[in-house]
Amino acid sequence: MADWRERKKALTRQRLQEQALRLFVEHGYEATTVARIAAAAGVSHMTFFRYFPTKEDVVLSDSYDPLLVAAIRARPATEGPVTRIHGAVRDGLGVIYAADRDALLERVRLALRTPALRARLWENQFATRDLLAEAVSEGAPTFGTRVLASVCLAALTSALEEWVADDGAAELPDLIDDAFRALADGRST
Amino acid sequence: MADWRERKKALTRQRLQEQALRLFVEHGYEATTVARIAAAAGVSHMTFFRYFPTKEDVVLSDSYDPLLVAAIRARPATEGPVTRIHGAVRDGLGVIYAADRDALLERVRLALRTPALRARLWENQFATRDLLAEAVSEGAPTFGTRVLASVCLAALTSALEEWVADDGAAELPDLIDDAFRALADGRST
DNA sequence: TCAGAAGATGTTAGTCACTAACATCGTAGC
DNA sequence: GCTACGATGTTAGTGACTAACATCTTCTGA
Repeated sequence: MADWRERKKALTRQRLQEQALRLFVEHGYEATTVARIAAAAGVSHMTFFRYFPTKEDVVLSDSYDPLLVAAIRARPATEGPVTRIHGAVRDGLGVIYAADRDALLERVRLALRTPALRARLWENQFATRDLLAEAVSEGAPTFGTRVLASVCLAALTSALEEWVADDGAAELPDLIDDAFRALADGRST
Repeated sequence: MADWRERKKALTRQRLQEQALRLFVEHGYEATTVARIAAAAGVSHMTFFRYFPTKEDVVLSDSYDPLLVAAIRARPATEGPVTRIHGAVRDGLGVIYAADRDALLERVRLALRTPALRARLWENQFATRDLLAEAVSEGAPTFGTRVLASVCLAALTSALEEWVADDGAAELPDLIDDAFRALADGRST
């Protein structure tokens, strides 16, 4: 049974992530050392780094990217790139949003308010953008497609910022629609 | 004469920056320690940190932001936000480009190819975006304005990436125009 | 069933970015 | 010349992250 190993590893990973999130929210990101997270999860600090390459990854290792790509592929190719990405983002995030609104808000808030995490988040967008560009273009993405993918992610990020700015008072899907509407309306301005 | 002091400080700062850039290009960013940069500039490693708060800042402490804001203000307010930002970016960067093309290419290449620097660059865009949003909107910027400012910066960044991707073969101002054209053409597609 | 392979974890000792406290030393003004 | 000040150096830390090696558990094959 290699399953036993896998399950135990998954549990350790989850425990590390939970304790990290808890301590970050409780004492702040910078004030929480990796050693302390590891201790709270009952492992040594070396084990932490075997599960997460950096302290940042314990917050940012989501895997929404494949979900997004799938959501794009599910949309009719007759739509333009922006519309497709808009729809995919709204639907894809909508699922997570409906299931886990509070957890999502907490994580996004932490990520957007901690400089070190915010920097890494942007860095991640780099990779996400390439995936999006490839997903909306059959074959090799052009410069124009990459620009549009970047631009859509910028709009999405603005929506997320707005969401945490007033502490989740508004509905995220609405903000996403607002952001893409602003993008479309700004066309000839 | 407090001038003497100021001049000496400016020289030290410049020497640190020059040596840092040289060593980064020569041996890579990660492989170059702050201590080594300081030694090359003839100061102790503590002095380095008195001039630059982090190792990243020695590369990224440009001050193009005020220049950009001024360029926006110089444009007629009758233009829409995107057009204004586009023009300002092209003109503002055009000046630096004409004066120092090679140095700019080297710095942008280093910044976009080093993960740590790339992350910080994105983080800087955060601040730039707020300045842009404020500059194009008389008074408090709206959500829509912030979205457009983000989006313009995303387009600009794509142009810079494309520029370094083929090692500066194309002309940066042309790429910027291309990026904004892609933005305008694809916005509602 | 038992010996050893394989994989996960702990321990220890390091490197490097960055900080704080204090000493030093040259210059500036009296 | 004496003193106050500003820039610099020194030293001793902290904390993220790495590498080398020991240990312990689980799985495998005779």
